[in-house]
Amino acid sequence: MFTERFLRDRRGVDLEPAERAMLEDAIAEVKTVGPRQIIVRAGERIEQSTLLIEGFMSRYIDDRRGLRQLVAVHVPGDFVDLHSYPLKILDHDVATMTAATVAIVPHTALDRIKTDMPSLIDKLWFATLIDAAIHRAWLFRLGRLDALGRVAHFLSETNARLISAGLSDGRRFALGLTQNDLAEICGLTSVHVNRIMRQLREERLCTFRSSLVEIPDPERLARRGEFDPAYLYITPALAPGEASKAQR
Amino acid sequence: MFTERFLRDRRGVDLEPAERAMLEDAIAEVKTVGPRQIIVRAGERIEQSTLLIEGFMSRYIDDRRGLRQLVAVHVPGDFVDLHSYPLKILDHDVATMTAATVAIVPHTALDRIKTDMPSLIDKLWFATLIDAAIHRAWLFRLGRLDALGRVAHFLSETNARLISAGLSDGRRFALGLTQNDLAEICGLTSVHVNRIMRQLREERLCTFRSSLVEIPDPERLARRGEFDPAYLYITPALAPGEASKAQR
DNA sequence: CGAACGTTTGAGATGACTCAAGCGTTGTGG
DNA sequence: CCACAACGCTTGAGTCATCTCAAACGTTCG
Repeated sequence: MFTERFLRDRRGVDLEPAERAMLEDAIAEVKTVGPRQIIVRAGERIEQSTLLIEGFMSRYIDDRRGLRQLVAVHVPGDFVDLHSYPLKILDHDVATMTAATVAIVPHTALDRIKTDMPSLIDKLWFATLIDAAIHRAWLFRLGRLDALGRVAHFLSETNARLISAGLSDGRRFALGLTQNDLAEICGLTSVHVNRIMRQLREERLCTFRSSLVEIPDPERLARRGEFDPAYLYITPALAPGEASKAQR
Repeated sequence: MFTERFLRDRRGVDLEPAERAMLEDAIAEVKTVGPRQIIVRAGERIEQSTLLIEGFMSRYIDDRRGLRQLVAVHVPGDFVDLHSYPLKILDHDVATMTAATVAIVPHTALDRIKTDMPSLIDKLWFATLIDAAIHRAWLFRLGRLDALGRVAHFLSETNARLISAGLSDGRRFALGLTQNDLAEICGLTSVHVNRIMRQLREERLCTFRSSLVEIPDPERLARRGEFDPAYLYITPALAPGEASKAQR
């Protein structure tokens, strides 16, 4: 069941069994990809989308001097470039961060879903809008948080998303990113991220060693990063940091 | 024709006359709203969306201390909170910046479109994805540009969008924003925006006095802000800054 | 005329950057 | 099995962009 994590635990839009089966049928191929492989390049016309089954992927925009800004990090269960179905041409690259397993869904298969099971298309639209909501949370992070807050916010968000994917117990999860990746996510330099990681460690907010993130007190980390998980549309009981809203 | 500017000059998805008529029929009410009025609050359940006909609107997220980050600025023709149709609850506020004229489209009317004219729903989905593409350009702006670049990028983007709306001649346009608005857009303080505006003026990149933006050389401003309009999906001939890509 | 609001300027503080070097792991070929 | 290359992490010193705080200066409008 390759699609089992897609839209899992999302408020009001869990997939019906028939919808899940339909989506499963839309998969043309499942394959593994090495780390740091580019899957889609900005400006190319594409006719298929990628559902991430295992591993981490990113979407990013490079500037003129080669500096990179990540605009999304994807966890298992994410329909990484579903938005290329209506758009056809993307404004950014799509790549793996770690080794990954992906399912390829041809756009022609999505056309078939559109006629045969419109309720599923509604949920696909919904999924692209959650993606946009995450973009907005990232805008808040970059525009209004200091370096420590940005990293705290990102790790809190990733923790919340991995919990719904069944890949975090709420305090520990595997995250195969480098400090340079974190820098490209948070709009910082890798040198400064290094100093921030030390500070997070010293303040007992979070550790990150050999691809393992440990968060002793997720609530406190969420507060430091002003993280409120509402925008992820996760079933309420499952979202860490939910309580922080009340504590404002 | 209240919808005349919606998706105008967008690559491959201009509305057919029948679609435009259908959308026009979906409008329940057209009204004027004063400046700085909140239209939707984060977390509220909503049953209608707002199409902006005249004026400027914003979407924003406030932090704990009251600092505000704008996540979108809307120009006439934008379907401001179309994403609330699938989402029902938004993660941010929606407000007018200037006095505005808006058309109210009940979600029940969009339900009717879904069954009667699915091709139009496809284009509405597309519209929400352009919105997301703009979010990504803003992420790049906040994460990788310096203060001058951020303002230059924003003004170049706004110029491009107003050209398709028929509200800029490519070098001059009305923009009823304060320097504090620019600060909340660009993740800066209003004091610093003020110094940046002076620098833009001194370098003859741009002036902004009494709500009028003048850009003597749009190409040069776009280059300084690393602005490439591809993400707006505007019909190629109409996009200023398009040539800057070649000049890299 | 005065209040409200937005703009402008100055001085000083600070968070993040740049450049540079050293350190620790991991994987690989001699 | 060792040596070394590659890569990522860590640290230091100095610089710079942006922020903070504070005050003054237009405009606009009632």
